[in-house]
Amino acid sequence: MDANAEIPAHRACAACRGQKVRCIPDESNPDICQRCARSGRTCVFTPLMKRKQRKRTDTRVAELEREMRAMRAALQQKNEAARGGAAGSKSPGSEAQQKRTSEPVGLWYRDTKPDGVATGPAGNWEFGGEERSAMARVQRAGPQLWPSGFKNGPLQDVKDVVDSGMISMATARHLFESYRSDVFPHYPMVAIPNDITAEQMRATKPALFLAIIAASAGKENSELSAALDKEVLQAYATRSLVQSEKSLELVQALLVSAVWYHPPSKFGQLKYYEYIHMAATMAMDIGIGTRPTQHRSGRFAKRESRPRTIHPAEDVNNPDLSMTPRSRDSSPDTASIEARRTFLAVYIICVGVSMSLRRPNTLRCSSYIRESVDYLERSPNAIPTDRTLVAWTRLIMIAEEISSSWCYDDPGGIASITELRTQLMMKDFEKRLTAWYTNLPETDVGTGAMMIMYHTIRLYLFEIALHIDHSSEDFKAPYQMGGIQPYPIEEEVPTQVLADAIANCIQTSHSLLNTFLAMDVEGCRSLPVFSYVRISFAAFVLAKLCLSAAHPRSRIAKVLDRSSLKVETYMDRAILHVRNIVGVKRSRVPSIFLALLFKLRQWCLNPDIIDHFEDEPAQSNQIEDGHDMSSRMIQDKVSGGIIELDGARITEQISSSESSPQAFNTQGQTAANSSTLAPIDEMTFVQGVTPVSQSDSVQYGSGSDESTSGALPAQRQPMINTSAPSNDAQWQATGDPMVMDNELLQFIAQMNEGVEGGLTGLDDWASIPLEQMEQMNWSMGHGATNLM
DNA sequence: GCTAGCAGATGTGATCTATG
DNA sequence: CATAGATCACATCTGCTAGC
Repeated sequence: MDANAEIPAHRACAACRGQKVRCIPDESNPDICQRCARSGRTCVFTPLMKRKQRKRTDTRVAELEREMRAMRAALQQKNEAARGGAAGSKSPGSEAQQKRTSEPVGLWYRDTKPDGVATGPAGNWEFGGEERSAMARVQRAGPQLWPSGFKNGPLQDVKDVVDSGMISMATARHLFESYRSDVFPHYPMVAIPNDITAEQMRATKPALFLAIIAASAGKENSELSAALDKEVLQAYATRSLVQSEKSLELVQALLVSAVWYHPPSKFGQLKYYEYIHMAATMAMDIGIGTRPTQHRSGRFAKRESRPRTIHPAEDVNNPDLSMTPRSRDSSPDTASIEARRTFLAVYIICVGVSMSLRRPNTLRCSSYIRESVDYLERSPNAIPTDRTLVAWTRLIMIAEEISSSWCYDDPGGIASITELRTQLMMKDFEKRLTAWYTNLPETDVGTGAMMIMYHTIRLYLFEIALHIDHSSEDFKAPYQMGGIQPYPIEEEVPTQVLADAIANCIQTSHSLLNTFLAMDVEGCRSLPVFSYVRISFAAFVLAKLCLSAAHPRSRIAKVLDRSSLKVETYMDRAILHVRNIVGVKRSRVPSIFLALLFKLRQWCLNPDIIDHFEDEPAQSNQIEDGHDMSSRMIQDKVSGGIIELDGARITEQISSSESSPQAFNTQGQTAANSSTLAPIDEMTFVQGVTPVSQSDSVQYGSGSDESTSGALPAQRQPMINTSAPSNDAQWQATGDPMVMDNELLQFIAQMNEGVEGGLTGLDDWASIPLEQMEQMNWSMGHGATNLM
C-alpha cells in the first residue's frame, strides 16, 4: 500500500457530500471545489470514517433467527388475542408464553392479565370506577409506570417541597437567588430572566424551580441536597415518564439537574446520562431542534396551503397512540431565543457527556445549531451570557469533530497515533483549538469552567498518544489505572511525534489544573460536576504518565522524564485546594473528587500497586542517548512560559509572536523557539491555594441558618480569583493538610461505604486496604512545600 | 492442521437523477 | 437549487478450498 493511501480525506468536500453532488475542484484554486467557490463557503475535506468491524456471519444468522422466532411468536400471540376477544389470552400457559421463557426478551411485550391490567408489583393496586375509566386509555398503551405509592394514579397537583415543609420559602428563595448569582454564571445554559422571582418561578415552572434549588443546595447542605435530588427524580418520573409531558420547562430542568448532578454510590446508578437523553429527545419532540416551518424557504411555505398530510407515526384513530411530537404547551415558540439557547445547551451537554463517558453522541451538529449560534451572537435580545454560550458551542463543535474522528465511542475502532492520518489530523485539530482560543473576546467571555473544558478537549485530542502504553478503555469514566499494555512492536510511531503528543498531554494537564487552582474556593463550590470530572481527568492523565515513566517496558518512558510531570506538586496542590472547597459544610461534589484525588495521588506515588513490574530497572531516568534527547525535549517544553491571570480568564502569555496560546510549538525544535510555561516553582500562584485568609473561613464556616440568611454572596466576576488567597479553618486544626488524619480516613471510609462516588470509580476504593492507607506518607513532595 | 489464495459478502463513499 | 433515493465502484472482510 502506498503512502498516499494513508491520506485521510474524503474525495468530496463536506458540502458536496452533504448535497450528494459531484465535487469538482475549482480550476483557479484546486484546494476548493467549484460549488464552494461559487457559493463563497469554506471548502472542508473531512477525514474518512474508520470501518466498522462487521459481525461474523454465523453470529448474524443466529441473531436474525432469534429475531424471526420472536416475531413469529409475537404475531401468533396477537392473532390468538384477536380470535379470543375479551376472553382472549386465557391461557397463561399457552405455547407462545411457554416459548417466551426460552426466548430473548427484547421483543416481548409485558405480560398482561386477561382483563388487560398489567401484572407485577405495580399492576396490583386497586382503584375505583372513575379512576379505572381514566386509566383505561393508559393501560391500552402499555404497562403501568407509576410506583405503587400512587394509589390514585398520577396527580397533577402534588405538594411541592415548600408545601410539604421540607424547606421554608425563605430557604428556597435563597437557593434560587444563589443559582442566579453563583451557580448559573459557571455554565450559563438555563438563564432566569431578571424580573422573575422565586415565587413566580415556583408557580409557573415548578419542575425548573425544583431543579434549580436542588442544584444550588449541593454547595450549601449535603443532606438537603440529597433530599431535594430525590424530589427532583420523583418530579421527572411523574411528569415526564408517567404523564408523558414534554415541555421547554422540563428540558431546562433536566439540563440543570444534569449539569449540577450529584453522583450516586455506584457508577451503574448514574442517571445523568438518562437526564441528558431525556432532555435531548424531548427537545427534538417539542420541535426546538429544527427550524420552525414558517421560517423555511418559499417552497416549504407553499406546502402550508396544501391539505395536511398525515405523519407516518400518527394514528388518527387513536391520538393517544400517535408517535408524532406533542407537547403540553400547544403552541411553543420554537424559534424564540430561549428555545434556541436551550437547544444549544442540550447540544453542548450531549457532546460533553459523550466525550466523558465515551458513548455515542445523541445530538450531532446541524445547520440549525450553526444558525442558532449566529442568531444568538447577533440578536439584540441576547443576554450577556449568551456570548459565553456561543463560545461554548463553537468549542464543542470542535470537540464533536475530534470525537467522531478518533472514534472514542467505539472501542474496536479507535484511531491510533501510529497512523499518519491521525498525526495529520491531530495537528489540524490543535490549530483549530488554538484559533478558537485566540478568537475569544477579551471581555465578558471565559469562565473557569469553560477554560477547563478547553484544556479537556486538548487533552482528549492528545490522549491518543497514551494509548501506546495504556488501554483506551481505561480513559472511559470511571477511570481505571489498569496496567501497562504496550502496543505490538510493529506498530511504530516516530519518536518526535510521540514526544510532541506526550509533551502536549503534560502541558495541557498542567494548564487545566492551573486553571482550577487559580479559581477561588467559594466559586469552586458551584462548579458543575462536569468540571470536577475534567479536573480529575487531568490528574488521571498525570497518574497514567507516572505509571508509564516507572515501567520498564513502557514506550512512553523512552520519551519521558518523570520530573517533567511535577506530579507530586500538582496532586498536593489540587488536594489542598479541594479540601478547602469541601470546607466544613462538606460540599457534595468536591467531597467525592477529593477522595478520588487521594486515590490518584497514591497511584502516582506507588505505581507498583497497579502493576507489579518485573525485575528490570525502570528506564525513565537511565535511557540511551536518543531517548534522553526526547525526554529532555519534553522537559524543556513543559517548563518554559508564564501563566498570568488576566481579568476574567487565564491567559498564558506567549513569549514570541506565535499565535498559539499553548505552551510550546508542537514541532518543538528548541526551547528558545517555544513559548513555554514557567516551571511551577516560578509561577505566580500565590493566589487561591495558599494558606490562609480568615475571611473565607469566617464567612463560610459560620454555619449560619440558611433559612434566615438574606445576605447573598456578591456575584463573583471574574470567576477566577485574582486576589484573595483562600483557605478553610478546618485544615488549620490539623496543621498539615496533606497528613492523612483520622478525620479524613473516616471521611474516605464513609465514601467507601457507598455514600457517593459513582462517577469516579470510588466504588472500588476498597482495593487499597485501609491499613495501607494509614501507613502512607502523605507529607508534601519535595519542592512543593514552599508553594503551599 | 495450517496457510495462501480466491470468491463472494458487506460496508462505505461518490454521484447520478428524480422531485419539489 | 436543495434534497434524498438509487446505484455504482471500490475496499475490506469472511469463509471456503486446495495444497503443503
